[in-house]
This record gives sequence, structure tokens and C-alpha cells, in this order.
Amino acid sequence: MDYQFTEVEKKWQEYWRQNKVYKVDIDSGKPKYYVLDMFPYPSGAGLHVGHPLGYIASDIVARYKRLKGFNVLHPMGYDAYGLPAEQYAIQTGTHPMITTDKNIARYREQLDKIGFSYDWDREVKTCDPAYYKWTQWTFIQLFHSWYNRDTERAEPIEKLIAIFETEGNANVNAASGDINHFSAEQWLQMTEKQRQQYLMPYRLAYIDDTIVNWCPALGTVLANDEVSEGLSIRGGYPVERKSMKQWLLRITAYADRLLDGLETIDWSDSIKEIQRNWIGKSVGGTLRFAIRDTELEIEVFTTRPDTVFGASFMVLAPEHEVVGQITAEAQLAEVEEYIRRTKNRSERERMTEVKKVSGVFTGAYAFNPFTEQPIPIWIADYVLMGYGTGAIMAVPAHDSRDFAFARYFQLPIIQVITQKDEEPTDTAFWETSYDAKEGIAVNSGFINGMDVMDAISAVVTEAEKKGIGTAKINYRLRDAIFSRQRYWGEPFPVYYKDGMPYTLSENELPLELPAIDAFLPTETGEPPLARAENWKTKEGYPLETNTMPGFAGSSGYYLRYMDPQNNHQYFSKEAVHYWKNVDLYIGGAEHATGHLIYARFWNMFLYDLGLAIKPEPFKKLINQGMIQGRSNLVYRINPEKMAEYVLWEELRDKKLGVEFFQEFKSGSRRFDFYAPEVRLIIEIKRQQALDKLATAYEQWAKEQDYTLLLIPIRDFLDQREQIVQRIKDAIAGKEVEAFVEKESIENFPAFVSKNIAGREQYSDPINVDISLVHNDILDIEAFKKWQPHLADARFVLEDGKYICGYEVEKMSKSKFNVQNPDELIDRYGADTLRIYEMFLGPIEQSKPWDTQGIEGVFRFIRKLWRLFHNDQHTFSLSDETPTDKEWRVLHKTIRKVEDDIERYSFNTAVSAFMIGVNELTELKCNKRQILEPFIILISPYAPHIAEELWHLCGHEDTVVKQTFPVCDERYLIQQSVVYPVSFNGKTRFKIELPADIETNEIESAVLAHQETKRWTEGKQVRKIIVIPQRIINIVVG
RNA sequence: GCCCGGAUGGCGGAAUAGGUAGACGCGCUGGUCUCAAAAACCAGUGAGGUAAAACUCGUGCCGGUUCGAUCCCGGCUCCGGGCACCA
Repeated sequence: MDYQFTEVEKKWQEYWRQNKVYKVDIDSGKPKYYVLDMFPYPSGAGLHVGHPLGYIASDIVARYKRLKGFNVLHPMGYDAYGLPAEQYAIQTGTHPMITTDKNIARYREQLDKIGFSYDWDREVKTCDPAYYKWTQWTFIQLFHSWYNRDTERAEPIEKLIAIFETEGNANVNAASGDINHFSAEQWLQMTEKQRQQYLMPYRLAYIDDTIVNWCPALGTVLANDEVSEGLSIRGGYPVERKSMKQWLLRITAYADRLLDGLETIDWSDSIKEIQRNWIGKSVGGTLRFAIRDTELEIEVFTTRPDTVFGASFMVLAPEHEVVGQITAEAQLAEVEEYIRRTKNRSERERMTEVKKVSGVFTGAYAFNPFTEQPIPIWIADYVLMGYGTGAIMAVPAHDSRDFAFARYFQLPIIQVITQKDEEPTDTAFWETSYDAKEGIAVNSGFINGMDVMDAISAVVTEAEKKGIGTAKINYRLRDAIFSRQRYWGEPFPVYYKDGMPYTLSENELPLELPAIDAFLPTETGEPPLARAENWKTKEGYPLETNTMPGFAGSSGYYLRYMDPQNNHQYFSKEAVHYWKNVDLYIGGAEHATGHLIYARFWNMFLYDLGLAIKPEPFKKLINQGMIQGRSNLVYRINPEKMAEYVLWEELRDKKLGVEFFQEFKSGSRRFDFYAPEVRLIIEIKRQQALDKLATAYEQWAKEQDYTLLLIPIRDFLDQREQIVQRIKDAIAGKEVEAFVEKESIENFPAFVSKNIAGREQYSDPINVDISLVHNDILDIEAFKKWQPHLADARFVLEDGKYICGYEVEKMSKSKFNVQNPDELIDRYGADTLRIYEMFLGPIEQSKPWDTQGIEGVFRFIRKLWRLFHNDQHTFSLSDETPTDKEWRVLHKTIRKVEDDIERYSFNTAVSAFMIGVNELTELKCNKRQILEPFIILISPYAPHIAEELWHLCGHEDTVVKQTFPVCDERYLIQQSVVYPVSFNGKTRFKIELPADIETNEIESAVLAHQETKRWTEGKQVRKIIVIPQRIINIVVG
């Protein structure tokens, strides 16, 4: 019997489950290793082959690390809150929990079939009250914390209150919103409500008014990328820019630590770069500009204080508060009109119109604080209220946007920086600004001659001395909006008293999601939770009706896995001190600015609280590439085009003796072909069309003295020779009937195989379900049954086969190219699937899914099986001592596979296994001492066959718990080396030499070789380069 | 516009330290076995060139460094991803 993968795989999956082989507990005697997959959102579609790619890689590492003696934590769970289940609930009334549980069951079934080594006792679901209790708990901690900039960490709000009570808030250095100063006395005299109001801007979870994209029809707030031109992408409903009270998390407090932390973790440069951009730190200073004839000042933020002498105007964001106070009477109408125009456009739309320059002069002037010159103040929407101070000093000579603006409105451009060793030039002739942060200050008073970097700090120092500015760092990062007007999410553990939010006490957690009658917002636009009956505390205070966003539950899940059943704590001290943080995290790159940044923030906060013990949650991150779909195409024939093409092939190049032309026009009539020599017209049309037209056409042709042939398309299917014969007769001048009437037949679809000549010209590609295609050959019978209208389909074949085309595109239902892992497991088994997914290429690279190659892996698995079996298919191992060659194969493979797994090069390890099996097959090796270690070696990749073979070898225990074989260098030492000998870098021949001889011996051996003479003849040997064990190069000339 | 990746046979890819380019697999061609097919096995397979060899060319393009470059440097082209009036 050949290898029976279906039974074998089922048997061992059952065995592993029953014996809880993958269950893991704290074991201080062993080093720990934590391998984590980004847990999935269980969608209704189930897994396709792209999902398990990362899971397989992490599973290989987990199994490998176990064999290497590590205690491996390898859990899995579900990111169970998500829009699809809620959307489905809105449409059907099915509770999202029911949908979600169903989908989870399906996911679990699929995952189990692949043979993953998860410890399922640690499974978490974010929608499980026992889990989200701790999401809510963390929110409470955030609410009761503030960020102390002096200590650079989160601290309890009580400590802040204690400071307020003794000295007010003047000396508090906190990451906070806008605050007014108050004294201890004022604090003590405040009402409870006032105190709460003053505390709010300090909290790490706080409520604030935020401008959001509110969509009344959907009853929710949309993200910027869910809105296009004022309409929701989904549904096309109007979206308003609206100020709403929302919960926010003060992630900005951690901006610097999030940035610095990137230096300490092993993530790809691209993800780190994305996060750096997202945080968007810029270092500079603020400067205050006095406004002429008023007491007012405008503060600007700039990264280039060194260019202040070149600031020739100012620009404010249209919504800047000072605009109303400074606009001159004469400019009022224009300014108001401009503000109205820009107001309703979202930030995103403003950004997309980058190229257009627009703006209006306010009529007011400010004084440049260094040159003391008055400069005009403009408003323009290229200045954003949301960044810096909403105002800039414009330095057109050294900022490209200011330059464009100045040119457009003809404002002065003053050069204040020159490149090294260059003289200033007339800016009137500049085509672009000089933006680089390199050069020497000129026309700049006291900083003249300084280099840019020195000039920056000199100006900041001077500004501080004069009291008109300070050094300042700005971030692009915004606080995270934490409220969603949705049902399917974690309820906030918050109630309102006297209009102020308070948190529930910890013993009231979890606050469970209530039942509601419909999953929609209320008529008054309140979130769905407002429908819940009795949605208030015991005391009768109303509870928060928003729910938390998707990233709430996924931000700390890796910590919960460490101690998932703990009812008293998020996770125990003992657990976190043992498991620490994630050693290897695998998942998609699409979470770069979402989950991966929130989770780092969440972890840092818990670190400040002393709960997490590492500042960074994920030491090493791998982003698996996307698996793209490989669609198959069939080519549907356009019958008229095809008939024309086929006939033209018969007529062209005087094949029938006379010259034909395509497209003959006579008056308003058009015909397909015309031979002027014999006045012969040929027209191809559908039978039905000809039935109607034939008489009129014939009449016309007679009048004009043309010979006419009307050929129905259907004739091209089976009467091609007759057609040609009729044309020949017509050419020969015989009487030929223009149109032979026939019974009309039903239309049927027809398809042409890919490589039939002319196919491109008369067919249209159509996606066909990939399950009907094997190695690009269409299963015609299955295809006919695929859709009802294909039942009578006809085919133009090549070599008796229908060959499909293909295209690489996104895997999606509509392209019929979704490859589902279950099907492949049924056909080839899980081990083959696992190895094939790894074999496709480097884990981080995107690649198309192509089932063709899987056969090769399947062959490899059976070849491995045959190593252990004789010709009669009976298991047979020999206890003889292996030969050196056999040892060498084993140890070479150990070395290669170990190296490859350690550097996550899974595809090359698969090659190494194949080479190993090929070589052992060649050696006809069935020796226990070689093959048993080989089983262990391959078990991370192909756990099922490995377990089966391990037991066949007579072992009672599981292969999972063995020790990874150790490479013994002795077997790798070569007696001799085959050196490639090259002349001037081109390899010419090879020479085998003993491995241990000296360089000069190698040289003389090579020079003595007779091939050498051929290449040195008539030339001089100038140099011999010998790289021991590698190559010999002889320079001649 | 800016930032980050990438480009190697018909296809997926390999070459870990500047040292035999194309490992391994797919596909294709021919063969063995078979009544036949499947499976399996064997041989060949970068391009040009040749009866076969020799030889020439060849890692997106142009140039450089080097005894030697897929790898390092300079300048481009194309593809993928991210960011985008961020002061």
C-alpha cells in the first residue's frame, strides 16, 4: 500500500488532541519561547490558502523550538468583534454572537485539519465576557492614569490629585489637553463636577469634542478612508463633518517611546518606517509674531527657525481663531467667501487637491520678530488647523509650498540659505525653492555664516531669551478615537453622573453586552446600546452607550494567552515573569499602523503599571506576503468575429486565386469581404438576421450587378468545406445561390482553446472556477455542469484538450479563484499542503497560488515514505552501521535545515529535505541510524507522516517531544575539493585536489595541469588567486 | 512629490561571507515498464552556436570599483507597498 495520508493524518490529530501533546505550562527548568500568530477575524467565508501561510511558518518554528528544548507557548484565538457579523445582524436580525460562533467552529475545523500544534486550552475570544472583562479593566486603568512627562510614564490619577491639593497644577508637567492654571486653594474650593472637568484633560482615556465624519444614515462615525467626496463609500450616504463627544486614548503621550522602541525590536525596515511616518516627529520651535495695530500675537511652529529672516509673509488656516479679529474691512467679504468655500471640504479632500494654489489676503500685517519688518498675513487651506498651531511663517525661498504660493500671488522671496561655497542668487529666476537642511545662513543678521544646524539652535536660544518662542517637538500622531456607535463591541465600564463620566468598580466587571431588539441606532441617532432596557447602574445612573473599537480587544491578547483562565487578574505575575513577551510574531503587514501600534501603546501602558514586564510586546515580527489568486480563463467565442476570422484566413493572400478585401462599403451598406475582379461580395451574419435581410440584399446585389454570398455563422461549425466550395464556384462564375435557407438552430455558447490561432481576435476571456481546471486543462464535462447555460457548450480544442489561460489577481469569490485548504488536504494531505505553502518562496514575499507545483511535494512525501518501505510496501529498516556517505547526507541536512529555520528561510529548508531524500534513495539507505534522526528533522514541516514513521520505527512516545539531532562536523569534512579554475574570472575547467594541501601546492598543481596550458599559451601568468575550499583564479595577459 | 521594497530560465524560486549563476520543484521533450493508461523510474532542458564539441552571450538598463560583481558604488527604467499641503 502506498502512503495513506487521510487515515494517518486523522489518527495522529486525534492522538495529539487526546493526549494534550501541545498543552504547555510554566516550567522554570526550561527556557521559554513564545510564538504567536495574529489571531484571525472569523469571517463567514472560512480560510483560503493565504491565511494558513503564516500559521504554518509559526507552527514550524514552534515545533522546532520544542525539539530544541524550549518550553513553547503557541496559542490561538479569535478577534471576534467585527463589522461583517454586525452588518449581517442588521440585515437578518441574527445575533452577531450566533454568526460569530458558527464561523469560529468552521475556522477551528479547518485549522485542526492542517495539524497545528496550538495549545487550545488557551484559546481566547475577544467577545467572551471572561476575556473582555480585562479589556474593560484596562480601560478603567487608563481612565485613572495620567502621563507624567518628568518621569516619562503613566501614573495614578490620585497622585495628580494630591499635587493639585497641595500646589495646584502650575508645575505639573503632563501630557494633556488644553488646561488653565489653578492654585491648590482654587482646587479645594471646586465642586465635584468642576474637579472632574479639570481632571479630564489629564486622563489617558478621556472624553473630548472631536471633529468626526458622521453618517446619519448609517448611524455611525466613519474613518477618513471610508468617506469619498462627502459620501460614505459603503452605501453612498451623505457624511457630515460634525463635532461629537468621543472617548479618546492619549497615545500621543507615548509618541517618543513608541518611536524609540522601534530601535530595540527586530521588525522589517518597511514596517518600522511606516510607524515612524505615522508618528511623524518633527523637531523645531515656536515663534510668536505680533500683529500690527493690535495686542494680538500669532504663534507658529517651524522646523526651520534658521530661516526666520526669510519669512516674508504668514499664512493661517482658514479656521484659525484669530482670522475674525484681524481681517481688514476691505478684505472681509473675500475672506468670508474663502472660509465658506473651504469649510465643508474634509481634510482628505483638501489634501488630494495639493496642486491647486489658493488663498486670500486678510489685510493685516504681522512683524517678523527678527527683522522687525511688517509682513502680510494670508489665509490658505494648505495650512492645516490640525497640525502645529494652524499658522505658519512662510519662507518661500526654502519651502516648496510657500514658494509656489509666493509665485502665484507675487509675494517677495528672500534667500537666507546658500549651499556651501555658493553665492546668493536672484530668487526671481529660481524655478524651485531650496529646501535642503544643508547650507549657510545669509541675509540673516546675527546668524549670518552659521551652518543650518547651528543656526537653528541659535535662533531658538535667542527666541527664548527674548521671550518670543521656545524649542518644540511636534507629532503627526493623533490621539486614538476609542468610541464606536455600534452594538458589536465591548461596552464601556462607564456611567454618567451629573453629566460627568465615572467608571464602574472592578467587582462590577465584566459589564456584559445587553440584549437589544434591533441592531440599529435609535430614531434619535443614539447608538444601538441606547435601545437596551435598563441600561443603567444599580443606582440608576445611565451607562455609556458607545462601544469600544476593534483594536480594543486585540491590543493585549498576547498577554492574556499567558494566563487565559485567570478570573482574578488580567494575568498572573508568575505567568508574565516566565513568558515575558512574544519572541516571534507572524501576521500581515496591513496592521502596521493599526493593531501593531495600538498593541505597543497598550503594552507600554501596562508596563508603566508594572503589569507587563517588557516595554515592547513583540520582539521579532515577520509579515507574511499575500498569496494572490491564480485565475483560470476560458475564451468565449464571439461567433460572428470568429466566422469572419476563419473565412479571412481562407480568402487572404489570393489563396483562392483572386484578391479579397475586408470591409467593403457601398452607400450605407457594409459587407465583410469583396473581390473586385469577380465582383463578389461575401457577408457573414447570424441565421436569423439573414432570414430577414436575404431578399432585400439579393435584390440590391442584382441591381448593382454583384455576385452575393450570404453565409450564416452556423455553417462555420460543420460545413466549412462547403462554404469554401461555394466561394470557389462563385469565383469561377458558376451560378451560386446567394442564400440557402435552413432551419434555425438554438444559440449555444462556444469556447476556444488558448493556443488556437486567432483566438485573441474573436474571443473574450471569462473567469472559470479553478476547481474545474487541472494544470490549465479544462474538465469539459464538469464545466458543462457548472452553470445551466453551459450545458450545450461547444469547444474548439487543441490536441484534444481545452487549454485555459491564466492571470494572477486577488483571491476572490467573483474571480472563481479561491483555493480552499480543505480541498487540497483531501487530495494531497495536510503535510503536503504545509510543505507546499512553505516551498512557494520566501515567507515575506507575495506570490501567486499555483496548484501545479503541489504534485512535486506530494511525490516527495511518498518518496520519503518509500525510504522506509521495501518493494512489497512493507516497513523495513536495517540496523546496519551507515556508511560515511550516508552519515554525510544526514548531517548535511541537519546543518542546512537548522540554519534555514533559524533565519526563517522555510522554502530552502524544503529543498534541503528533497535533496536529502533524493540522495538517500539513490544510496538505497534504509538504516535506522540515519532515518530516525531524519524523521525528527522533518517533523516540524510534516508532523503527521513523521509521527506515523516514528511509531512504525517502534517508538511508543510522540515525535513532538524528541530532541533535534545535532550536526556532527566530522561527517562534513571533505577529503578532497573540486576547485573551479578560472582565467580572468571565467571558469574553464575543474580540478580535484586534496582538501588539506597548502596554497602553493595548489598553485603548482594547477599550473601543471594540462588544461592550463591551453589558456596560458602565448600569455603571461600575472597572478594566481587561491581561495581555499572555494576557487582558483589565474590572471593572464 | 517623498519614503521603503523588488526585478535572476517557459513558471515558483536558489546562490547565508564579493568566489562554479540557475540548487530544489513545476512544466516541457524523449525513453523504460504496461494491451493501454495512471503511478513510478531514467535522460535532457538559460540563449546562440555545433553532427557533437569547442566557443560566445547571459541575473531590468548604462557606467564604475575588483583578479573576480546577481551581490559593492554612481546614474536611470519598470513593478509593488506606504505616506502625502505635517510647516
